[in-house]
Amino acid sequence: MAMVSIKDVAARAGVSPGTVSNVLNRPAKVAQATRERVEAAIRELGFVRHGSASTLRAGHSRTIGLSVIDIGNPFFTEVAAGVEDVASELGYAVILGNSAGSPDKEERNLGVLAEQRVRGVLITPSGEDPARLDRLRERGISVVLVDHPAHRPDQCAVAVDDVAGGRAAVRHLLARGGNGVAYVTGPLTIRQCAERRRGAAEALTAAGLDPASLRLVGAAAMTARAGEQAAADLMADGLPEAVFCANDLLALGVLRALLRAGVRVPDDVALMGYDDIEFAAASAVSLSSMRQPTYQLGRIATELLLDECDNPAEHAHQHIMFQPELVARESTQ
Amino acid sequence: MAMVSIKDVAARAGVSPGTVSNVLNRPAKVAQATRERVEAAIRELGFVRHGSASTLRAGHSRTIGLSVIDIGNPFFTEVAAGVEDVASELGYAVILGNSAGSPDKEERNLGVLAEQRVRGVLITPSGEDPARLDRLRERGISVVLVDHPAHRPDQCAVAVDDVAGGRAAVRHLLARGGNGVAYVTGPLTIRQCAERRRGAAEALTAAGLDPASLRLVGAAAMTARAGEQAAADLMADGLPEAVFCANDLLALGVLRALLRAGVRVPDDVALMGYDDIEFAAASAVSLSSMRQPTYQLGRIATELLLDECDNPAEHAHQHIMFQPELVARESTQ
DNA sequence: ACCCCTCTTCAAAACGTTTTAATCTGTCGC
DNA sequence: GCGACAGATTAAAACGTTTTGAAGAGGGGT
Repeated sequence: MAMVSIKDVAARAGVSPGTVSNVLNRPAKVAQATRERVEAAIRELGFVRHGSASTLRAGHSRTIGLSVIDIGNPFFTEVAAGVEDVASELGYAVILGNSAGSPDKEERNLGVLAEQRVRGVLITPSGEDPARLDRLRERGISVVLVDHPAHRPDQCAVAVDDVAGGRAAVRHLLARGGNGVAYVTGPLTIRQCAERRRGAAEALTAAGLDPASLRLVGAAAMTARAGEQAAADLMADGLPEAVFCANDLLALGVLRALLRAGVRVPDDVALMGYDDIEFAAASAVSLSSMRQPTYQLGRIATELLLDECDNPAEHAHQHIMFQPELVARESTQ
Repeated sequence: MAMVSIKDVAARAGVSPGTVSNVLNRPAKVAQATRERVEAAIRELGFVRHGSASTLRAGHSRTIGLSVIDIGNPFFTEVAAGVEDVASELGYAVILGNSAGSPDKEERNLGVLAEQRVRGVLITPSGEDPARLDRLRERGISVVLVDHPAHRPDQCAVAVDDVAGGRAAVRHLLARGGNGVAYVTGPLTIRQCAERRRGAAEALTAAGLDPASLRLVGAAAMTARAGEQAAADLMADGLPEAVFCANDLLALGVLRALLRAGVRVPDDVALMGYDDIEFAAASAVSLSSMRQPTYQLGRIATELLLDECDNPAEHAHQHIMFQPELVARESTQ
C-alpha cells in the first residue's frame, strides 16, 4: 500500500531520481560510493521498480507471451518448462495463453499480449493464417514459431520434421509385416497432423503400396478421450493391423479402448503414437512413439526470441529443424 | 512500429483524448453518436490500448500471477487450465511462474510478479513461510492460496483435505488384508506430503496398528524418475505388502521399477498414488489413486481472486476445502 | 592562470493513459 | 425569458520511470 517510488529512494540516498535509475539500469555509470548508498536506500525502503512505468517510458517490457494449443498436453508442458526456465534466467516474465485449439481464443489471447506490449511472442500457431502474426510484427513484437516452420525468411522458427516422423513411424509399422495401416488424426487443418499424414503416405509409397490405402480416422481433438472415440470408429469398420496416431494422447485413448474391447496389442493391432511423452513408456502396453526434443524446443525458441529482442542489430534469423527419433516399445513388438 | 495512441484516435474522431478513454472504459457515459465515431476511428487506425500506460495511471493492471511448484506435473497443468480459462473469460492475462520446488526460484518469481504490478497472485506455496506472501499483500496484491489451507482468516484459500486423503488411501490398502505399509514421499517440508503422511498414520492407528510402523521412503522430488529411485530403495530393504505414494508421478515411477524387477502388482505389492492424473488410469497396471477436483480448484481460486480484486468492498474471504475421492483400480485389486 | 578532459550528477522532458473539475450545450419548469 | 439542471465533452494534471543534454567538480598539461 505504501507505494515507495524512485523519488523516495532518491530523497533517502540524497541523490536525484535519475541517479537511482542509473543504479538500476547501468550500475557501471555511477560512482561506487553513490551506488552503495542508493542500494542501501532501496533495501531499507523495500523499493520495487514499477514495471509499467518502466515499460511506458522505455518503450519495451520485460515480458514475453507464450501461446500454445493445449496446455493439457505434456508435449506443450515440456516446451513451456523450457521457455519458463530461460525467461526466468534472463529476468523475463512469461504470459501464458492457451488457445485450446480455437483460432478465436488464440486471436483473443494475442490481443491481450499486444495490449501488454510483450517484448515478443512464442507461438505454436493453431491455424494457417500468418497474417495476424505479421500484424504483431508490425507493432514491433518479435515472433518466434515453435514446432512450426517459418512463414517467412525474416523470422525465427524452431520445428521438428513431421514428414520424416510420419514416414519413420509408418515404415516401422510396415517392417513388422502385415499391412493395412490406419492413421488416427486430429483436424487436418493442424499442420502437424497434415504433415505426419504426408510422411505416412510417403512410407506406403516407398514400400510399394498405394498411399491412398492409408485409412484416415478423424478425431475431434487431440486428446485421450477423442482417441477412445476414434477407436470405436476403428472397430466399427473392421480393425486394421497397424494404427498410427497423430500424438500420444490419441494413442493412449485408442489403446485403452482397444484393450477394454479385448483386442490384443500388439498381437492383433500394432500401435504407434507421436511425441514420446513421459507417460507413453508407462502405459498398459508401453507405447512406441516418435521422440521430439520438447524441452529444448522451448529453450532454444526463447533464446532466439530474446536474442532478437536484445540485440536486433546482430541477430540472424534462424530456421531450426530437428529430426524426431523412433522409440520402439511393446506396442509394436 | 507506427505506434497509434489515444490521441491519434481522438484527432481522427474529432474528440478529446478523455472521451476516447471514456469510450474504452465506461461506454455508457458517452453519447451514442460520439461513441460510434470513436469506435470507427479505433477500428480504422488499428488502435491497441497501451496496457502499461493504463496500469500506471489507473494504479492496477489486468494481469494475475500463477505460481506453481511443478509445471511438469499434470496436476498443476489442470489447475492452470482452470485458471487460464477464467482469467481469459474476464480479460485478464496470466503470468506463469514455475518454482520447480525451489523456494529461491519462487521468491524470484514473486519478485517479477511484484514488478509487473499484477492484480493478484494464485500460489501453491512450496515452503511454509507465509511472510513473503504478507509482503505482497502489503503492496496491495491479493493472494489466494491454491491447494493449500489459508494462513490467516482475511485471505482466500482453496484446498483439498490431504489428511482425509491419506487416511482413505491407507485404509483402502489395509482393507485388502496384509500389512506393512510404506509411504513414498517427497520432502516432508512440502505440506501435501506431510499431511498425507499424517492421514496415513491415522489410518494405521484406526486399524489398531502402530502408526510408527509406517515405513517412510524419501524421494528427492515428486517425479517419476525419483519414484524409480525410491522403488530401488524399497526393494533393497525388503518389499512391504502395500505402498502408498505421495503422488501419481512417484507411483508411476515406482510401478515401472517394480515391474521391471519382476515384482507383480498388485499380487506381490499393492500400490496407490495420489491426484488421479489422467495417465493413472492408462498405466501398465492401472493405478488406484485419490481424485481431486483439479480443474475446479483453478477455476474457483481465480474466481475468488478476481472477485476480491473487482469488488473488495463486498468480497467475503472464503476457505474452501474439498474432499478427495478414492478411485480403486487394478493396482490395489 | 587557463583550457581541455573525464567522471558524476542533475533537471526536465517525455511515454500514453485515466481522472477530476470545469465548461459548454440544450431543455425544462416557472 | 430566466434560472437551474442534467448530460456531454474537455483541458490539464497526474502516475513512476528513463533519457538527454547540460552543469559541476576535479586534474593535468601548457
